[in-house]
Amino acid sequence: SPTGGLHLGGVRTVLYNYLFAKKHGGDFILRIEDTDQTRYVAGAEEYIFNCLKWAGLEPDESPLHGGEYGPYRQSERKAIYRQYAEQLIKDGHAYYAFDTPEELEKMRQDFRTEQNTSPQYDHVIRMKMRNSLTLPADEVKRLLDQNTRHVIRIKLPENETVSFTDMIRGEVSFDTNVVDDKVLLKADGMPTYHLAVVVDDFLMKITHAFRGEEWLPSAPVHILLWKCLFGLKNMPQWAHLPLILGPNGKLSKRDGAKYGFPVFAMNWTDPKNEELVEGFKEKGFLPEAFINLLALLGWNDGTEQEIFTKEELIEKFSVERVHSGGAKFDYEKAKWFNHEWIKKAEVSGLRFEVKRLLSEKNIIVSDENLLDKVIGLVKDRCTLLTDFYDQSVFFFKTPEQYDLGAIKPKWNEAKQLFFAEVVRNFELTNDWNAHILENNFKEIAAVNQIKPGDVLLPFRVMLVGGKFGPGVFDIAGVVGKQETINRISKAEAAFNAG
RNA sequence: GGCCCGUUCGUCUAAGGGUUAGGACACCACCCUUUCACGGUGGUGAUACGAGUUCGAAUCUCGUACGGGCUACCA
Repeated sequence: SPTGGLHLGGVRTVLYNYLFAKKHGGDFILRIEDTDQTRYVAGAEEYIFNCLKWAGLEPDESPLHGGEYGPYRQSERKAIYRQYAEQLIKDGHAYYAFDTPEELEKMRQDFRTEQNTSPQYDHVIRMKMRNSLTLPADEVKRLLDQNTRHVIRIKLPENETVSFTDMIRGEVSFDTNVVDDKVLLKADGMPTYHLAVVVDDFLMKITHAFRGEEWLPSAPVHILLWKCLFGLKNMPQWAHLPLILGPNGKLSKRDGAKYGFPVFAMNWTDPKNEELVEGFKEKGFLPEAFINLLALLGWNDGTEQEIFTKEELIEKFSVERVHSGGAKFDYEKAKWFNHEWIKKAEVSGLRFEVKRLLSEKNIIVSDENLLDKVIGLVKDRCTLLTDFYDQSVFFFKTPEQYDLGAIKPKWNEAKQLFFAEVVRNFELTNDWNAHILENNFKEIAAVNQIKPGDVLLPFRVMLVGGKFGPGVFDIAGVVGKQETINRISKAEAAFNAG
């Protein structure tokens, strides 16, 4: 539905659908439900498609790249839905309703009681409204001939139990008396989701349908429609997925920014208020991690394995093992998944993204070899891709500021002399590599009767600016002879100052 | 209000009648260590409540409580 960003629940629904389809050799279709023109957002189709592409869940058929069951945009299928709706009326399963919005509102007021706080257009109420069941036939014909605004509603049978087997929750049943006569075709000629989903599923030969649990209450309408239109054969198997919850209840798209973590797959700008909400991609998540964490939110394979590649997920996924209760989204765990995937990633797989992230901060890396070395050294300490900047900026830029608090209290003449000697030694070192530097450094310390531990921290701060990062000699090795010497001199000046 | 779905550590979950109720995230401690991480070891911590069935219940049944969803010419 192109009415907003593609959020966690949406991607997970698609993911489970995708995994199931791929596992059983089926195709998987992206349909666009743009039946409500007032909510339709231009550009959302491309947005959704791009999100799925990023996540590696590209559909086999979609409005954007075709397929044999198109069109896939419901606004382009209006005539089809009208035809099925008329068929239902002919067979006595639906009727025309001419009630205006005001009349409906009045009905809701008039029939409101303490027992029934929101009266529905049901088998009792429909006989008190203006529709083709209550109006004389010639009056109905006259209204239709005059193009009076009307909708088509399903006529729900009385005293029946509709039951079906959900792939996740098993047998679910509903009493038709408590389900209302849902609108199938709106006054503007567009279908509602109820009609569209049934007709599209049939025409597109859908075998298995995955959707959120919020659709469960309207499942009986869809079952009934399918039965009336196509008989009970070939009805898709339904899987109603549990909801993904936020910190205090439902995970809402609106509050996306307030949670302190993304809710959309990719950056989404709400056209209504132009507010940009950051997505998982831009936050620094790897698509592999995103897929992995979503898959495990409500499903597991019964073993203790938690890290799965997409291929493993396809092989091991089973709807029966999907949990039926809602799951609260835990951002800390989500970050853990991403960290695991970054650690697991090949340097070559990270190269492009890291290079892009650095260039956004005006660090242009032309030496791919150097970049690879840096990525290899720091990737274990990055939870999000965006952490690569802080973790590696000092490889490319001389520190501007130092964590003086960690140095100054213990900074003395002995250490100054020590570093002066280190500089002299480094200047004479031709084979510049981490091992040799470390040996030389420790030898000088021994000669000067200084514990290596006492000068390693200052050396680190000289090179990095702070108390973090990979091994100091690895850093010196990568940064190079001249730069290392420069950094020592520059930092000493700062340490001595004040 | 009505209908539907759900309920195991704080969070995600395992255990399809018999386990000291397992794992992961987070948290804490220790080890490793030149920093920060990684890694390793250990720890705190849960079957919502009440009945019933059974030799035996987290597991089956019923009730209660709590949570969520739906109750639009939205999806």
